[in-house]
Amino acid sequence: MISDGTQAQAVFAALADPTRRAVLRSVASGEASTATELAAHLPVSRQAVAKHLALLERARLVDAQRAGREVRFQATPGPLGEAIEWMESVGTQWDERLAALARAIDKP
Amino acid sequence: MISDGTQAQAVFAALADPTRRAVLRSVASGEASTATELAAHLPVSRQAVAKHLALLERARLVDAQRAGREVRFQATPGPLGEAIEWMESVGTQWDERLAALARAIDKP
DNA sequence: GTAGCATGCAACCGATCAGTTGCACGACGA
DNA sequence: TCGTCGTGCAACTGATCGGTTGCATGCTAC
Repeated sequence: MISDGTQAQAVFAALADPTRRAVLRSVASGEASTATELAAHLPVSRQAVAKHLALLERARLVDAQRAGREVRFQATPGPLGEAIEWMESVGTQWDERLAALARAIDKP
Repeated sequence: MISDGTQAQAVFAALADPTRRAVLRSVASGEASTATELAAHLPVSRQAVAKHLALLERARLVDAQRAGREVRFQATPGPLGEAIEWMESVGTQWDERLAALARAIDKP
């Protein structure tokens, strides 16, 4: 295991799974926000969705809020920035398009 | 398994492993370009590096060129763009900073 | 209060993955 | 030509992961 001490690690790992990306997309678009709702839209069980949500939460890509007996999730954008910055730091060496991206991020 | 039919899948999976990111970073920076050289910089065996390179090559993040008895690798930037586009397509829903990113990508 | 619904916890299975060791093949140089 | 160095292939191990089922807990509404 080689660590470069970044949050990007967790983000890339979280985004590597298709089901998890589908979950994140649904949460981000607001079309579903509880584990049960999400499971209804996907061909996997509620527990599978719950595991994905737990992982996404550890990666700080979603945020959980208890509301009575249900738990609603919402997406949080922060960590994506760090992941993109990592790509940029690698990509700048060969791709000018990525360098332009870095500029767009650093001065919003 | 839920597929949204993108190359981003392979890119995120490739970037999820720390050792693989270290390999990609070394290749991109030009500090090493063969499996043996890379293994000398990392605390893993040559075969482990070779496997990572094979996976990175399948994700089209690196390109292999045979030169005599050795194989030199170089990074190719293309697939990172698609991965960033995916992040943007999700992120735009909650983060204006990501939307600015999308604009920067769409009209270079 | 009681039935129903959403969640949480735990155990389990099959597959994939990161990493290793060992050996065979092919190109280069003395 | 022969040793050496870089690579490729194969088998194996241990760990992690995605997914499932079963059951317990807790809020809510009637």
